[in-house]
Amino acid sequence: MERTDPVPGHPHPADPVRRPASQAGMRRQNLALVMAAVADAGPLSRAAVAGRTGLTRAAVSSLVDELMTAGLVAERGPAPSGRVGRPGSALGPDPAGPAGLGLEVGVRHLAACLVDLTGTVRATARADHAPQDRDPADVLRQLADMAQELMDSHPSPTAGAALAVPGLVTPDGVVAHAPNLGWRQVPAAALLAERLPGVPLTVDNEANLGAQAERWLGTGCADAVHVSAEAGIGAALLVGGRLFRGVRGFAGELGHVPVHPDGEPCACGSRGCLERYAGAAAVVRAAGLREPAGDRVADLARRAARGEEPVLAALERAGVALGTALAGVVNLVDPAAVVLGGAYAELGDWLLPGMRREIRARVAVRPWDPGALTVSALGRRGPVLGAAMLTVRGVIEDPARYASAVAAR
Amino acid sequence: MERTDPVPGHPHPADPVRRPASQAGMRRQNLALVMAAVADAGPLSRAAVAGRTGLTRAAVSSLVDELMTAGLVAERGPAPSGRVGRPGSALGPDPAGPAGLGLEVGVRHLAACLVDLTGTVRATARADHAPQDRDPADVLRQLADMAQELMDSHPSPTAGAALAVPGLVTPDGVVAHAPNLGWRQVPAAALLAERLPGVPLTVDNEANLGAQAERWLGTGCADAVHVSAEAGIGAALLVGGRLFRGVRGFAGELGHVPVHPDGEPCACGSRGCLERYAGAAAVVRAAGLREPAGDRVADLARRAARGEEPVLAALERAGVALGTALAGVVNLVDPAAVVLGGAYAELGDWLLPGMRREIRARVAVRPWDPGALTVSALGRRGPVLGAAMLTVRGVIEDPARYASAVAAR
DNA sequence: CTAGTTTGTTTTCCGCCTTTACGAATAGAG
DNA sequence: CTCTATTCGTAAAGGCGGAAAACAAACTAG
Repeated sequence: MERTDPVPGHPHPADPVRRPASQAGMRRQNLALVMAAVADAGPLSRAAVAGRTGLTRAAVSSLVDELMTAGLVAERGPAPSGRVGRPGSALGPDPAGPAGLGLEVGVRHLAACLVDLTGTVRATARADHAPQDRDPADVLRQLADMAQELMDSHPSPTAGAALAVPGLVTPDGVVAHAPNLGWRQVPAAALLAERLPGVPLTVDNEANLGAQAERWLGTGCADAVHVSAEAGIGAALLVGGRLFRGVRGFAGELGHVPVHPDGEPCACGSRGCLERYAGAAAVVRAAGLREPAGDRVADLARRAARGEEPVLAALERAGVALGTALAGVVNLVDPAAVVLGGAYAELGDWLLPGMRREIRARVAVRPWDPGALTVSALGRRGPVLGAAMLTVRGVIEDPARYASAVAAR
Repeated sequence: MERTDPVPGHPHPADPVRRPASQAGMRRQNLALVMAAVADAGPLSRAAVAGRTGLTRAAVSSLVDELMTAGLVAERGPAPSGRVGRPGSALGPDPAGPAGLGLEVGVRHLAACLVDLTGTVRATARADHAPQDRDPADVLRQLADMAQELMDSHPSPTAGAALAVPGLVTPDGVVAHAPNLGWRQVPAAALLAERLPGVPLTVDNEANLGAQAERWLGTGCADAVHVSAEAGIGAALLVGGRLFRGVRGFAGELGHVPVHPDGEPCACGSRGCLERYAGAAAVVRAAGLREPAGDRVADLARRAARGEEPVLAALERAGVALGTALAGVVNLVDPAAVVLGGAYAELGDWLLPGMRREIRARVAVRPWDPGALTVSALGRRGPVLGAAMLTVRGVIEDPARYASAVAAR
């Protein structure tokens, strides 16, 4: 068997450096180091950056100069430290610097938002829609128009955009299959790029982006399993702060992990898959309800809050099934946190007890902190925010690339 | 939740560079680049190394000089290429360079071996023993004596040693628990280091080392799940060529992944864990046999080869259980290969069919190549070889560290 | 034997970080 | 208020490492 090459566009998680180290690369890396320090550790003087990164003050000065002329870092005037000595001038990510555009095609809505380098949401837009009745190209046209309006109303440049979609996306930005949208083989990246010229565009699964949002704006945990249900059930794996996609990009398919090997048949042809017990459709069915006209999860939450017995029982059962599957996951990847995200976060009150019980019982051989299982702080807004943050983090983690891209124009 | 720091001694799989890039680091990295090219791509001229790595010929010359004076690379005389032009002189890892020492405490044997920089096994030693009846310190003394003899009979220096143990090992080299040896809290690293002065020592789980041996000497696959059963059932996860250990180093605990949530009670307090269906002890019991005096797995293989019906049925059942658990793993981490290693490799003929069937049925939503499930080529020798290769690869992947360690003496 | 080609080394140059030194700006002591 | 100690940012010199270009060496082809 040959050495497995990473999927293009989806860099391998533990990509070893296989190219020569040059001074250019050294500079690039140190620019990133300084940029990350300034962005992550709040306002910092040059001397503080030097202390934190291990670089000398002289080197930091030079690097900061370059970042300032690139419009990525801004001086916020002198910062009275209270201590003896000349005060340093506080540096921070430039709020007028490049922003990231987040886009989302949801099952019942479109959303867009702009996030600046400081991680602040600067503008949002939202629209309801019913994608099943419309041509995908038409939907994306509308979304592009919303985005254009946002960008027009915002002074700073847009460094890039990302689109969150509830479905399987290939590395080249084609939505292979999004059952809840009724999309198949939709070249979303190409269609959007047409109407958003000059803006680098990425398309990814909504769960993946939601998981990264959680890391960047939520708990900040770098090694987590982010469970996102509703359509399929996906588990985005965060390893050392990076998304783990597997060799072909199919990692995290939790929906068809077997929980009752001889149980109910699943649409996939097998039996007893998690989806049959914890998927939104399965829960609705188990609760004896008809498919609601509106939002399935919201409907379940409403009924559960009202105390409807069959709904409570169905959610309990779903929680236990989720817990069983997640026990396997925890045994296998030993994460620091397990987060219930996406729409299912709203059902946390009823799902978590069963999940916690199961995981605790089945991870007995290793220490397991029940507090490691939590509900997403971002919930449904995770994917759009993550999409916007994706380009923001891209700029922060490789400012040289952004600077040279700007210089090329 | 704070950013999770990696366990000391067990580096985080996706460790981002958090320190400044310096010219020293640059040199270090390029030395490693050249060393890896020379070691992995066979005999290569300087010009070929330059072409392969992207460095200039001049830079390669300088780097190779340094590696040669460090005794890591050797010239093998002119290599007539047959093509026009001056022939290059072939470079290879120096066979007289530092060797790696592999050590193993097995359930019924001790083993040691020396592997040189080319990956060739230069010497081996083996002894039977019954660890249950002996003091761990005594066992390790004997092993150290075997190792010393090996090193004395071998001219080249030993760069380091690694010990493979069938149990849970903490990052500081303490065997926390090895049920099959009857060991608990044995400070193996300290005990061995006492008798092997001057040799850097690592201790790790046998399955982890076996999995890496498979990558370095076997299939070469960089993204694999290496299943190793017998005592507990462990799955070593290889991600991008690196071992994935999880946040606290507990990743890969396959034995307690639930396969029949309401099934037979397990020693861990839960129910239906994989170990209850596919562990060697469970198979022996299911086959209606008594615990054999000798090797459990070898006994099963013998009986299965003879066609004993109950044994065949028990193995079939174990294969199905393994397949169910691995289907979950494949769905979750999307590996390029699944390898059945360790002692269980000898049962492959009877386990694989059931495993293959289950995985195929339960990974239906994604493409899955049945050929990706294989039996280890190294089998029981994997752990020792992996242990020896660990230091060899350490030297190849960071030759500067070895060179400076030698210079310090 | 000559022309052409490839290899390995030497030389020059450039970029980047470090070291060292210096002016600037503050707090605290007298 | 002045002086000193301290810290910050910058500037100049130095060292190191790779890139580019040039050159000698060794081989094939005619």
